[in-house]
Amino acid sequence: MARFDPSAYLPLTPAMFQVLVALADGEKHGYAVIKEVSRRTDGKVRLHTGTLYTAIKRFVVDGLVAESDVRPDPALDDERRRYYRLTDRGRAVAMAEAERLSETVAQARAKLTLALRRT
Amino acid sequence: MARFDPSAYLPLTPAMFQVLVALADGEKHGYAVIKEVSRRTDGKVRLHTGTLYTAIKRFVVDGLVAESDVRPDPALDDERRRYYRLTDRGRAVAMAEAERLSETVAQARAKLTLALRRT
DNA sequence: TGACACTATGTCTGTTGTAGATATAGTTTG
DNA sequence: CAAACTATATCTACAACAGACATAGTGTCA
Repeated sequence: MARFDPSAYLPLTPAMFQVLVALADGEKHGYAVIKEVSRRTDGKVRLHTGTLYTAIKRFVVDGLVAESDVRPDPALDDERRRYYRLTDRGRAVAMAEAERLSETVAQARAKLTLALRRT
Repeated sequence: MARFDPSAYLPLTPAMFQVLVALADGEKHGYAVIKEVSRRTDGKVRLHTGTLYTAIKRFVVDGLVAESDVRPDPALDDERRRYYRLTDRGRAVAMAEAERLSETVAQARAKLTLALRRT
């Protein structure tokens, strides 16, 4: 198989990136992703259902996310839920995007700081 | 005057952010912004003219960028150019966005690393 | 000197991603 | 038992952006 190049998938939109990050520490169902992102960003980033379910559908097609058939303990489960997990590809893409953003921030800080020194 | 809150202007779109960052270390004309961003990102980020001139127009209206009437040495100038500089507001917004992105990256790395440790 | 690439600003159109609304329905809690 | 919450999903409208188009001046080099 041709080696998959995560950088070819970049840049991710901010919303897409948040979805992958939400799934990074364990599989979740859609609604849980929305809540996790909202909680983690203090309500600043609110994924809407239209955005979320459309994004997940695309990620599954592209092989970055896979639907899981493992159901948790029925006592904690909800039949309506559909669980998703990050694939190796999805993880690689998320990491590459994090690095890319990190570089952008470093450049921005350097330029903004440079200007301050000149004042 | 009511104190301006940069965070109310966030998040910036990636393209908008790049425009402000490009102007951070000194005033430039539009075409120079396009070239600077392309050069700084190794050609990965290419602002198109539609994006750039629309963004600058909005920034001027919103007071984040101002058109400069200072012309450089005629020998280095080109009459067609229109020079723009970052205002204090624009600088504050760019800095706030950099901090916001930095926080996003930190969270992403934490979650992606957490998952690796579990393996 | 004529062609071609590059510089420079700007508008327009089509595509894409996202917000927000709507739909549907099961679950929890007071 | 009503109201709020959970959960998935689709649809429409809008905003940002890519890319094309328009226009024109500048530099290069054969």
